Amino acid sequence: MAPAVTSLRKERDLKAREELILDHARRLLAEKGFQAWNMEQLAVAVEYSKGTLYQHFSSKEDLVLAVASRILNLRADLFEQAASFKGSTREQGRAIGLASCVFAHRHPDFFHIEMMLKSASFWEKASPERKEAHARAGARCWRTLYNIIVSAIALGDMPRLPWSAEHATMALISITIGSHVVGMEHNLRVFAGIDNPLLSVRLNQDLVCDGLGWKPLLHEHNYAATDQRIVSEIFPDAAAFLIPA
Amino acid sequence: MAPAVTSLRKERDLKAREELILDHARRLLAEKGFQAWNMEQLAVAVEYSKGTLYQHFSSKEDLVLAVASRILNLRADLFEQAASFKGSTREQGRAIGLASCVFAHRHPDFFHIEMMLKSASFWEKASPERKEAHARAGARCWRTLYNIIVSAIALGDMPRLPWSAEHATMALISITIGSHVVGMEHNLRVFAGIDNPLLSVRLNQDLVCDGLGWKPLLHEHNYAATDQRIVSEIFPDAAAFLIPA
Amino acid sequence: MAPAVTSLRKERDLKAREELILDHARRLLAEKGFQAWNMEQLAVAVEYSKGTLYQHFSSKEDLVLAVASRILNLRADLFEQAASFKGSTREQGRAIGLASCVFAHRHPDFFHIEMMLKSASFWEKASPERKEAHARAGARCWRTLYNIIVSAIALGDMPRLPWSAEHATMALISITIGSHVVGMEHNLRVFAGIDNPLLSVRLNQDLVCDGLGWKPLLHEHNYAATDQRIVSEIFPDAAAFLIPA
Amino acid sequence: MAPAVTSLRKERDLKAREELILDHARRLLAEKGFQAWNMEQLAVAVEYSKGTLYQHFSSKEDLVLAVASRILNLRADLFEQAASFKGSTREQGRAIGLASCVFAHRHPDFFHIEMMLKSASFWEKASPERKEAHARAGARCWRTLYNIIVSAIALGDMPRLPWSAEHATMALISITIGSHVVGMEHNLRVFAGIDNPLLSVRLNQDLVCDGLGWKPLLHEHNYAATDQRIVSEIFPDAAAFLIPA
DNA sequence: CATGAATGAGCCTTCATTCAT
DNA sequence: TATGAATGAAGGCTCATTCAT
Repeated sequence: MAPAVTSLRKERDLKAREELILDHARRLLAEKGFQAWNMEQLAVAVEYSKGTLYQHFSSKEDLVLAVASRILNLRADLFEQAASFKGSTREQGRAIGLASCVFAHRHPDFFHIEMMLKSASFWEKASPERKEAHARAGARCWRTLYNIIVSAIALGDMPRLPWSAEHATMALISITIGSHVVGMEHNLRVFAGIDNPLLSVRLNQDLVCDGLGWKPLLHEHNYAATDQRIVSEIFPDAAAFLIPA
Repeated sequence: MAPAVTSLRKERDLKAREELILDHARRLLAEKGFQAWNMEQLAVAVEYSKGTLYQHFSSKEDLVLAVASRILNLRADLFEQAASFKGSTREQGRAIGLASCVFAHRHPDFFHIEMMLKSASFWEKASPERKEAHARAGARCWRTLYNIIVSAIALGDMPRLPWSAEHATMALISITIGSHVVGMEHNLRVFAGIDNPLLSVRLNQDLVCDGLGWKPLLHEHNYAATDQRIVSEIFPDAAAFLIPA
Repeated sequence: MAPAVTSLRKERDLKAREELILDHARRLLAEKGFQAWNMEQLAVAVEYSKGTLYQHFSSKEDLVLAVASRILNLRADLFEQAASFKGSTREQGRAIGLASCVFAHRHPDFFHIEMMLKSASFWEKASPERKEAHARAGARCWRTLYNIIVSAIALGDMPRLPWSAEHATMALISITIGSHVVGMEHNLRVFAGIDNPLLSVRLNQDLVCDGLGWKPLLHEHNYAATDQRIVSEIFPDAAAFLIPA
Repeated sequence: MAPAVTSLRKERDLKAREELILDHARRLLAEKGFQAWNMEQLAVAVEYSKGTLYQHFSSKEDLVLAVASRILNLRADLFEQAASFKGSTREQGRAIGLASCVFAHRHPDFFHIEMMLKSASFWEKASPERKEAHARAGARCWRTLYNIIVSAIALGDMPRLPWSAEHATMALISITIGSHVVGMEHNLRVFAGIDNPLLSVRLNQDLVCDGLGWKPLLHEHNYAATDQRIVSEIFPDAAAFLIPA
């Protein structure tokens, strides 16, 4: 069935072009925010016409939401890879912590884009499909960490706390996001003398895990060795910045 | 000296008007982000002309930065009030945690505005005075918490950690900001079944304080009683949402 | 090659529209100067949108400079046509004198626009290409007259003067421009009883040519007959105002 | 009569302030044209308030016209001083030529301002008194030169020409203005290798005087000596640039 | 009379979006 | 289907002018 083959290729090409557009849009968002670039510039960058852009995305806002969802899915991908790490539940949690660092390193602009999306005006101009896709991508990240914590409690690695597993999940996500956001602070070096924010992120995650009583605690286990394994097995490309000399 | 009196009143009026403008600008920023409102709308809202707005602020970006600085100073005010609480150092830290909740309750839009400021384009159009003022306001918040942690270490309330007092400060600020940002997540109830994000913020802060080994630990002291004292002595107006039934 | 044909037509249409815009802009400049009209009015006049204007010209200043360059090139065209007149060098000089009258008649507003360009602010906002084009157009006019004067000296029609050929060129251009500028004086009729300034221009040019000793002098030759030939051979359309009854 | 004295002083002060305003406005016009400065800047420069400016001039256009008239009167003053020179009529004409150079040197921006005034929009917003004053100032310049030429013809210094004395006046004014305008050309050095345009002005005036047959002709008299006398008797301050080494 | 804060019409320029080719 | 010229609403900012003090 020749036509089917053709249409498959067409679809594949279309998908590839969409990726190309999203890549460049992400770069522009990271560099300039939302308003300091226009569709013309994006069209030139991807070497397609403005009209073609509008065949993929119904508006500039829709496009930005698509960028955000795509990054969020990449984040979920990293989390899921990390969750597959063979080890104790806390080690798996640690793997997700490292995954969040890999992600922050690859997408330092992500939180910026996410905050953009808090503006009501975005959601008014984005297509319903896009909105739903974004919610799904967000849920994937939560679920991956949540499942590990549920296991940890079931296995007795984490004490049955006076609060829910969902809450513990939120605590870890909060320290992670908070650390990354604070790490973006212009004056961080001035305020706190911190040069490598990614290291701080993991330290902070450790504090929360210890606070949750997640066994083995920081001082009960050689997590540096765990980090070595996680990096070599799951994020070999990221060794350079995850394991500083 | 009649003229002096007149000019004093003028100055006071001017200051009051600036506050009025900043208040409305804050509201617009919270509701619509940066681009979905214009100076005309703000002028109508404050019942002054556009030209008058530009006598106070040199550009829209300058105005937004002024809004951010003003809120940041209010945050520092709350932190400093909290730091004056009479009690153990951890209780003082907790007072600052409550202050951050009072602040988040009063200025739920603050983090949104701060993320806006990460765009380079802002800093290009804002006046130098405004930029410096913003840095100063940020420093006030950090310093207040930092001083308490330094005391805690000096008094033996917090163990001499393998990392610096600055780092501990950053950890607490990170969990606080992260919790507030995650608390703004549209789907939080869906993802984690959490209805009152402000309670989670304090729980998360406790986790980090315990992680830091800040005595007395959560289970060693009745912090509910401490909260009662902090609220009644420092934030009596905020009792309703800080001490839920 | 159909596409080539299409693109040729497109290019032609584009060029035609640019001419249209320049024509109307010239009219507005002549009638109102620089500030008493806006791009909206021009857009309405040419029956295109403002956005389209900005696809041709990068700013209002750029547009004005383009108007000036275009007129200056028309002036150079007339000069070059005049220089091709078969006759003595002084007759060729006279032909250029008539050309300047034809030009002044067609573009009475030109000097006004040129003076506008003396303001520094213009050159800051115009594109470099436009600036260079303007300098080139100016050079064409000078060169045409200069070449004739060089010939006149070489042939012995003009004595070797105590000053340079360039200087003689400047003298003739000065009397020409000066006469046209003075001819625009509102009160010329009141001050000097002069009704037809164009006649005065030529008289003044004759004075300078005689002053330069350019043979044959005014009283040595029947220049009225020369004028007849110049007009019929080169500027037949301009007979009406060049050769008054 | 004390009140009279007071009001006299007041009037004098008022006049002085008007001069101050006109001086600064002239400077701004020369430097920036019409639109690139505003009344606020002028007010700051003269150290009076904007409101005070408007007590002297009914609009910005009115002010500009006043500047032009004042300069034109200064020009007429110079011409009248020159006309008082004791010597032949051609020497008096030459004195006026030098006067025009002194003027151009003192007010290099004058022609720019005059061309500005060709725009209809100016005359619509200027007060009638101001318009009339401007016409009177223009007439003074013409009349001064005209009177000399009438004398020249009456005394036989200039042949009874086939055109009127008014016309001869216009020729001299034209070459003068034309030379100054051409002398302002940015590319003059490039086009004609001319570095000192003021010298060219006088050369050009000589060409026209010779063309008019005004005795004694350039080669019949030592005009360099005349220039020395004119400068020392009438424009001693201007020796530096009128008599180059 | 002097001031300068307040006004608001006006303008250049941008840019998301459309649609004829 | 791809293009990119055309559109025109929108918005930031200016500034001449007024008028209450």
